[in-house]
Amino acid sequence: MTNVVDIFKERGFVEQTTHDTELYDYFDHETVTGYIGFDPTASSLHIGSLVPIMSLAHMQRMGHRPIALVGGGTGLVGDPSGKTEMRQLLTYEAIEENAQGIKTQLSHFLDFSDQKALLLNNAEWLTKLEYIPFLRDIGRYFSVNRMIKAESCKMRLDSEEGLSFIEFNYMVLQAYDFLELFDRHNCRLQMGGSDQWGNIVAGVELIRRTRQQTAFGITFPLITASGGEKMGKTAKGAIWLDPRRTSPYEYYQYWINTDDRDVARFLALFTLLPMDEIRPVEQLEGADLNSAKAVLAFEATMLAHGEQEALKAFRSATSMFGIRDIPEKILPSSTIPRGASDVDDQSVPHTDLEAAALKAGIPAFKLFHMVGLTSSGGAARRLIEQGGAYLNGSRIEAFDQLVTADDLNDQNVIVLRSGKKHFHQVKIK
RNA sequence: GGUGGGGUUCCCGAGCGGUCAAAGGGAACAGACUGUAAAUCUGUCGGCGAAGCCUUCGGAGGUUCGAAUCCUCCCCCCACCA
Repeated sequence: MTNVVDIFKERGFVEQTTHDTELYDYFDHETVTGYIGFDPTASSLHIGSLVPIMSLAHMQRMGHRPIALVGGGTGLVGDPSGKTEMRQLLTYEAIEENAQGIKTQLSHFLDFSDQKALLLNNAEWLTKLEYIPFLRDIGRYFSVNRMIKAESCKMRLDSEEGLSFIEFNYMVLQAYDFLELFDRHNCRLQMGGSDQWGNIVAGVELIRRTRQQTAFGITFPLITASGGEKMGKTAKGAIWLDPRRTSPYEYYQYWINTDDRDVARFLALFTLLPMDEIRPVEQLEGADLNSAKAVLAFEATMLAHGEQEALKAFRSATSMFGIRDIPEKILPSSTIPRGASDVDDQSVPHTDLEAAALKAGIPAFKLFHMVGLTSSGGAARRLIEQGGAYLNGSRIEAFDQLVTADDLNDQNVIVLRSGKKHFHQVKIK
């Protein structure tokens, strides 16, 4: 089984494809160049972009050439697909800056050396377009009747907000991107989220009409967690790939909190572990299933932040939540530490405090707020009053209980905890 | 440009002169139960060392003892008409 289409299918990447059998042949007989567009709407990608990223990684592993296209040009327009409201228009500078951040992150997943993968920015060609020539050369191939019927437009046409003309053009521009990549790099495949179907098909058709050539499209299913709605959303917002926005520790914690029902599916989507090993995970229960979650968290963290950070996150989890012995038989290909392993709390969130401040003593609720474990002093009071606040493992009884230097443990650290899983360390400068 | 309907706390959405820090739902957080899971039940859910006070209902003024609620102007959104 080496055909990428098979890999995609068995790992759950495929929602829809344009030409099933031809696509299969294409991957069988040629080195495929395929692309995915990434919106530069923020300076970092988040977990929501992981499926596209992983698909490119798989392509590359199988010897094909992925193109990550940063939408520096289309970002200036704003894609209405799947959006209930119009996106805020970004400035040119902001988009350029965001594109840089995205590039850095993608390079963790893809090898851009020797043109083995390409990172392009469609601003390169889109911003140079001239209106009248574009309308004559490209616009003539688009039927407004069809565009209006596209699901991506429909939603907005039916909504209160409506659809602005600039957004209506988005599909045409994305189709043009595909054509441009076809011409420049012989790129015949575009992938994207299921909301991109209309845009992708538009490109496939544009290539057929203007170049009499076949191009392909694959869409990914929208990945939802079994419990909640969208993936990657937490109280604090999105889970980012940028370690400055979401630390590797938090990133690891996000994955380890995966719903039982999602573990096998997420292993297939978000790690590179072999499917033969992932399939048995479906049968696991209890402690073994939790071990599988640890592997998922470890592997996912490793992909995004490297092995060192993954190890630190793993060891920190061990030091806070207790030793977890990962059986050899579970996901054996993973490099996660098994058996007795080091404990290291370095990457647990921490705050440095002046020795003097602690000498005087700090009321517990103030400390919780100060350290960011609660969003306000009042919230900290409530937390403590409800019995959800812990100091070095024991429940704090009074909201104004003084935390002092006496509470430092033998490592000169005070461990605060909110609820079951939010730890924070206070250290002395 | 005309007419009508809107903008409420993280989100949806009630409220239409005092009893409103603002119903209800969702999200979120905590407790119990567990496995750093799910489901369920309970509690909490603007800020303040908590008494009371302060800041919030698109923005700015005004009426009133008292305004999310009434008036004026402005901004934004939507629908229909032009």
